[in-house]
Amino acid sequence: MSNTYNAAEIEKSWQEFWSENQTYRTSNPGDSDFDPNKPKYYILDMFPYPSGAGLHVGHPLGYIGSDIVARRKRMEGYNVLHPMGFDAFGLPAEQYAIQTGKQPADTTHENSENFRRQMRLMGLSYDWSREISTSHPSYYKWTQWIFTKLYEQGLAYQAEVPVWWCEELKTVLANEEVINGRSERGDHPCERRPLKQWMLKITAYAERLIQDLDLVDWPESVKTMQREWIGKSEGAEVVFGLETISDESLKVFTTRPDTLFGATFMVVAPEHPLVERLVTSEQKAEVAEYQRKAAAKSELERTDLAKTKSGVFTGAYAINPVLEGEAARIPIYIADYVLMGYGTGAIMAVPGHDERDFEFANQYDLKVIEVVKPPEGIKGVSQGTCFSGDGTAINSGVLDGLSTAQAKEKITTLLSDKGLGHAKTTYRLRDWLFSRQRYWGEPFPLLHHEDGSITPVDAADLPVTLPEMTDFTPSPDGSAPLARAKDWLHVQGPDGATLRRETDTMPGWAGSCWYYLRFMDPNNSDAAFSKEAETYWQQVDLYVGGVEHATLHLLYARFWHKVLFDVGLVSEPEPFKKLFNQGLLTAFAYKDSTGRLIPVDQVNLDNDKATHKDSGEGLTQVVTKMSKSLRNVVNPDDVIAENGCDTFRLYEMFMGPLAESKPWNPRDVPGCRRFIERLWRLFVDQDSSDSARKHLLDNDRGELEGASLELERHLNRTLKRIDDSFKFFNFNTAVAAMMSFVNEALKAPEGLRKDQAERFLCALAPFAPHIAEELWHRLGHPANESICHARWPAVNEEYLSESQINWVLQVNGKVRSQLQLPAEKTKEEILKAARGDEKLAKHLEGKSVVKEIVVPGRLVNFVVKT
RNA sequence: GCGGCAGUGGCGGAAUCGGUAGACGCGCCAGCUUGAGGGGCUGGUGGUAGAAAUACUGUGGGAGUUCGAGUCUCCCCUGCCGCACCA
Repeated sequence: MSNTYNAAEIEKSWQEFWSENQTYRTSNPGDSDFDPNKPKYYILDMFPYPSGAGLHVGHPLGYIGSDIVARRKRMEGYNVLHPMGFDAFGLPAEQYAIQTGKQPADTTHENSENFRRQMRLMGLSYDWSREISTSHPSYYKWTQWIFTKLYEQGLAYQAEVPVWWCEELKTVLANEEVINGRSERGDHPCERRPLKQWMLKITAYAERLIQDLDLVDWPESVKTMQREWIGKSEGAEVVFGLETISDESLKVFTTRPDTLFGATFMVVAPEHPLVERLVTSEQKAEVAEYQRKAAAKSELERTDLAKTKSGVFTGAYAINPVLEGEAARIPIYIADYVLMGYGTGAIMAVPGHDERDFEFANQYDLKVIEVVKPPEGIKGVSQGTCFSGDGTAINSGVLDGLSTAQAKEKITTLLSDKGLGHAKTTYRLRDWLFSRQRYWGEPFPLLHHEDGSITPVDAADLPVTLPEMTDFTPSPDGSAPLARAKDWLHVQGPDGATLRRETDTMPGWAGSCWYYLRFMDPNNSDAAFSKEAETYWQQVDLYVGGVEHATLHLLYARFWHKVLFDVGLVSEPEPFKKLFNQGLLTAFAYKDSTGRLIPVDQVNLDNDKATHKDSGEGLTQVVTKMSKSLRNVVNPDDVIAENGCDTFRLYEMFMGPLAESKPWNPRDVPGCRRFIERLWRLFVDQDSSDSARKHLLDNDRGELEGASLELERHLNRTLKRIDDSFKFFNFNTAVAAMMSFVNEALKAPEGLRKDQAERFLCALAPFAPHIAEELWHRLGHPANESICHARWPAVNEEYLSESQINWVLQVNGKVRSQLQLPAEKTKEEILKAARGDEKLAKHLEGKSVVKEIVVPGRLVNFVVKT
């Protein structure tokens, strides 16, 4: 047995040990080693897309954090489900394959292999027997099966709607995948095109997707993002008559029906179907021109030009249902600030109380009527400004004098009674565009009949396997590549008729909508997951991942889960009980005086001053995202090769709270390495051949006293701080506490007892599992026993307090002196001792003490007057 | 523009309830170790003044509450994230 610390050797041997002994295997109900008395804990990382670049140092931040929790839970006696897999279908995987000239199935396989290798190197305690890949037929068979459930529920439909099209990617994209008119992946421009596509009716779940956020323990920021994305508005639909068309009316949605008396004009979206009938012959040319321009504008232009409103009069008039005579006759405009996709695509414009309408009215010199009087001290229409807040109704007939809330209610009732409107709730959420004209995705399990009807593929015939294609690139015209797979395309129906397969594929998000359920029973070939497994695991207790999925994956998965809940396949209404977002890992970069960023390999960092290697110019340090061009991307493989995995894990946690974004600093890593080495020296004498220091091998050493007693106190405080760090995932404080303990123990090494050493190792084990396991065995634990299943050390409250308390003596809140006294002194004794303190006396001289404040266990403050 | 989060040494960051600001680590400085260049150990290290004791000052800025504020309240500044004509 070598007695020098060799990270590579130790880590390799224990990783092999864990693998051979299946230390992290989780048993399911029905397994021979299943223990029904253990509570369950399901802790899941957002599984990665296996990119060609491999993991960088940012991925493991969350993985290590969740691994620490999983390891602790295991030691606390939970049956812990902690699986990992790969989100392998989708656009990036396909693009990578095209770039490398390979098959996506092959690149995905290679990349997953690399990811798995890297994750093993990090000592992550996954149960690899449960690994899944969304692009494997044994998995997507069930993705297709779940799709047929959605289809049967009427939640999947085909429609020709204006959808986002990305010319660069040659595909359609979902609303959630387009940010400010550009693709979320690759940042390419996108445009609206009317195309026939498969849609999922996520809007049917809008209300529950909002309501059930109350059931989960998620960051408030993510809940807010989802609520805003779903965008619930309560108001009323109001029906306006038309002057020239008697068989039609103009329906609008408004959140402010109380301002109906102030509606002085109407605006409809340029695409509104009624425009054609409304427009008068005089206005026809101008309207057509505006419509053409609006259609040609990209979404980006349309929103960019938000500052100035534009529009055109249709020549037509609507009738305000609550006004009389000429006042009721209000002009109808078309303008692109009204969107066809929201509400009814038409609005009643109340310029006095809506900023946008106010702007439009000013632009085109339209009438403004004040119908809401603002509260005292706030400017309103009479002061020449628009007031959109709540106030008191005026100039509104029967509503006059009512508060905004009362007026809303009254007018809605009145309109309902007359059949001119009703209360209505509108959502911004659109149905989910679910089809892609791409190769690398789940084929839809649907068959088209000659008569145009569609039937889902029989469950028995699933999966519909993705055909192998040598050329799988997207078609230039946007049609599906699968349409070119001639041998695959057609199947014989039972009646001999030829059926055509659906050639669209599902988007990359499909597989991740239910993978957490598959992990519960990953090798089941008869079902997506067994009832028994699902009943046991229920839902994910802790879900760890990046915040970037707030309105994508997390919304989609909740939707699917609710559908499965409704058909009785799952027992919880929500999939993820607690969500935790780890922060982003950034890096240092360096800027010269012109503000240009200098790649780190051109920077000298001597004496803590950054200078340019060539010019010698002084540079300033800034924090940026890791990027290839700045050469500040850190590869975990390198860090582990140089320092070992335990150091790597400790550093990742030591950097700061898990939720926070923080920069990776290569210069800080050795600090954690030194801690590991100090720890090693505390346990192992390099000059001896013993497995561990002699006094640690000897268990029974009598009473706790002297150094041992002091270490016992320090150890319990350390254990307490480690415990506390799990609450907010600020493991940096846990590592700091462990460092502090080791420093202390090294000052009196003979004082450390075996039982103390063991408890410390157990608390360390989730953080630095390899060295903990090694030292555990060096202390004499049998070869087949792992520290991974040792008991998590309890905090003994008795030893939390210090024997001596350092009392701080203040005068008027300023620290003037300190006093060491035993903890058990009474208030009177403390005060007496404090008054007798020489240093303090100097500050009290010639002054009268007005008040004496004693904070138990902390300080004494004398309030004085001169 | 609206909403959310944050601002603490040269750097990453500590600081249950309002109670010693700067734990722990990096860096830096000094000394020791001479297997004398990147190792280890010991000590120091917010700023200003001082040989020192010590004093003053200090958590983005300003006001307030309090015996006492990094922490609570109000206003402002800066940064990051989300939303952005959603009627």
